[in-house]
Amino acid sequence: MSQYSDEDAFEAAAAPSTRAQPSLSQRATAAPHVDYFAGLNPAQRQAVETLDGPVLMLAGAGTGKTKALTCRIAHLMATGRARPDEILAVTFTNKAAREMKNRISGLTQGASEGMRWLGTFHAICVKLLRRHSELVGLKSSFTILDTDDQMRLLKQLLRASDIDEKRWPPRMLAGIIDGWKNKAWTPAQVPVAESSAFDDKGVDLYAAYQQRLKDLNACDFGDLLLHMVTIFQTHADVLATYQRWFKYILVDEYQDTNVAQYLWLRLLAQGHKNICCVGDDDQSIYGWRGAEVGNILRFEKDFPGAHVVRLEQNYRSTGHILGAAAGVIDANKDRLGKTLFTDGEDGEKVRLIGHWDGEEEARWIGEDIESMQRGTRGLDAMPLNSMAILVRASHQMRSFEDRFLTIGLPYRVIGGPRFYERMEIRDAMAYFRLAVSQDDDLAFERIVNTPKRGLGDKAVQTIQMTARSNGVNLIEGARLCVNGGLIKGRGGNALRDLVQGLDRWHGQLHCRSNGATRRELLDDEDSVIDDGPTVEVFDGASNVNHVELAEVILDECGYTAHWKNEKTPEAPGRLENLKELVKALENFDSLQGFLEHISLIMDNAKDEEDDKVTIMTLHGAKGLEFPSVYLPGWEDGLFPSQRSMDESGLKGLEEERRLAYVGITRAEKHCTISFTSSRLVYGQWQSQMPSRFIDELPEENVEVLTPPGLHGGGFGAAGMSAQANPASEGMASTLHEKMAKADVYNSPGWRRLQSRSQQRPMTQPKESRNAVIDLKATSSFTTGERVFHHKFGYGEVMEIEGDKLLIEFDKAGEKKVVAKFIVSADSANDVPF
DNA sequence: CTACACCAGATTTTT
DNA sequence: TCTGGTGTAG
Repeated sequence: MSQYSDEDAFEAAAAPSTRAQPSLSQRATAAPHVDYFAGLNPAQRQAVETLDGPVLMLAGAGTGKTKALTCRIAHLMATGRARPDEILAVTFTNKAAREMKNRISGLTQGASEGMRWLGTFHAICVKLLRRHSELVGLKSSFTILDTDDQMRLLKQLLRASDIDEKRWPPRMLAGIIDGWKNKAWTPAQVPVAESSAFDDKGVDLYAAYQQRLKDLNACDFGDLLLHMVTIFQTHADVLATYQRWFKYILVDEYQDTNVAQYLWLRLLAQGHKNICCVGDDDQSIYGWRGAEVGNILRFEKDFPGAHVVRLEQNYRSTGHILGAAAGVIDANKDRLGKTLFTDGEDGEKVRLIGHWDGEEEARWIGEDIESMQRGTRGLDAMPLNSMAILVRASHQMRSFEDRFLTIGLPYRVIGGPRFYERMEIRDAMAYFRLAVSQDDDLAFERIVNTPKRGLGDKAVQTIQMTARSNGVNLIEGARLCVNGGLIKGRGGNALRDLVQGLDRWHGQLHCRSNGATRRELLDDEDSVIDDGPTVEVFDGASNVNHVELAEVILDECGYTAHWKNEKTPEAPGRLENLKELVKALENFDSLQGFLEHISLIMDNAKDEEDDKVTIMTLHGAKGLEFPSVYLPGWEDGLFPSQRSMDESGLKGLEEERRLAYVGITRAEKHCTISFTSSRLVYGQWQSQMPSRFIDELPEENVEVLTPPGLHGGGFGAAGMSAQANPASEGMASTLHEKMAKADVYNSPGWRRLQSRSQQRPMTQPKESRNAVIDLKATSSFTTGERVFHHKFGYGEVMEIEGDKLLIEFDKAGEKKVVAKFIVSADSANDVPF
């Protein structure tokens, strides 16, 4: 594709939106200070109005940077500086991109629809790369590998090179290669200093891997950026096109950019230098995956004369919360230094409490959440939606899930495996990929024996050998094997059926497309369609249902049946997911279109409307805010994580500290930090020391709920005092001092705890409080009945106690669970599909 | 080729 | 403790 046609395509694409433009600029001329300026403080306003030249917006937590950013975009459009599609706006997450789009839409009466270049780095790069892929030796129909495929490929390479997989695990190689890609190094560009990586074979393996990807017409996540940077660096004409096209560039979360992203941005901005980067060095928490805080620090060097705007007025948190956060982050060196302030109230102090163990911590938080929800403590009742538990590592979530399940407190876990990363989704997608392109060998490898068809390693190897020696794809190879009698018997029959099925689905798909070639389809999509739900590409023909075809494929290949027959606890959920996948297909007009976008946009945007407590990692919480935030697990080794400190020393510690800062600044009104003295790690009890970050919390902003000497307090403080506390010996002296100084016995918190612990002494069995018998809610289950629980799996009802059921789970053991979380085992299998 | 049993390593964080 | 990978028996 020549540069010329590029421009044509761009002009063509731009045409529709020019129509909308005059009305916008009229509005701007008629009323210079359009409504969206209202409510901006001077700094924000400066950030919005300084349109030309480089701008660095240093925006502290909760200072309204998204507001400034979206207003700036609206302003660009309203003043006619750029059409919506001439603005490049980059975010890190799809969620952020969505939110920005919505907010701009609100400001501009829908003009954001034309913003075709608002998205994540990766999403935008895919779009660009589909256009120019031939410049790096790929067809524009290239597939994007998920980590699973990537790992399988690397394993093959390692096996071929005769490397001990024990000593040199594929994961490690993947990490190294990823790191190089983040630095924008092609195999040839990896510096000599790195040549010892992975037993001296790293670079060679990297080269081999890239070659293999090219053969497969595929690329991984890192390649999306790497390839684009390479293209920009080696094809001045292409770069120039885009430099001209993107009149204004905006970057969110700039502190999280890695070198490749930085180069990409710098190349694009080089011409006009109309680039506005928004970031907060104090919130840089992705150093471990290649983010360079240095990018934000060197901005002014790269773009001399850059306007630097600081947003320091915080609109989110109370004074005490800001004070606590500031105390922690102050311990970091090398900050650009911002001082957040608020006009609001001091509010409630940050609460600090120690517990005996994780179970008690979860119990305490659960009860506190319930009381907040009821509105005790003389405070207004708060919905569960307004509360969040933010943990360092996802395995910490479990104790909360267990506890909340037991007491019937609705919660929602954010994070975990992404939807499209789940096994069943990837399996299904592999079938779809093969229907679209028979050349997708990785997909074939994935599903030859899924569901089980009696085709083991030997059969697969035979197919691979045959394919290779005949220079054909694996499907052809399999066909040859069957016809040539190389694979016989049960497996041979199954393989023949599979190949026939694949042919059939392939044929059905391509006649559905009304004769349109893949090429035409791509061109259409690229120039007209942005992403997601969209216009029909083909007149009339398209809705003859790729959705139906997808269902047919999953049925005919036996995959649906496979999960229906499977009696494991996860099976119903997997069927459910497959149903969701098929439903998601409805939003696209072809399987191709779906596959091209899916790996990038299929995140779990789930039930936000239900009133539930949110449980998520600190990383996942960046950019969010909650009226009430719980920060459990503040113990040295867990938070700050030992691993970060071992691997990255002081830098690692500082990043952990920024994580703590991010955590605290998520809170609007209430923030509760807790730690335990013993914790179960890898099934072993470990005594814990309170996090060093706790010592950095300024005393005046903290209310200590744990009495001195009773580290491991909470409800059972009195009962616990007799027990030896392994951690108290080594507990940081400052913490001791703090606790001694705090007049805890007169604090509202302590009195509250006292009165509550009297109501429910620790000596009682922990379930006592929950054994409230509610006759009205008596469940419809009978003892001995087989039941299913979405987390614990299948089990048998042992006892019924009001709406609580004691269940002996096959896998999870005996648990007491609220009836509403339970379904009968029969109905669990009845998932319609 | 599957099914089961045993052992080792893992537990940050994710586009 | 849990998972995933390898090895062995049927």
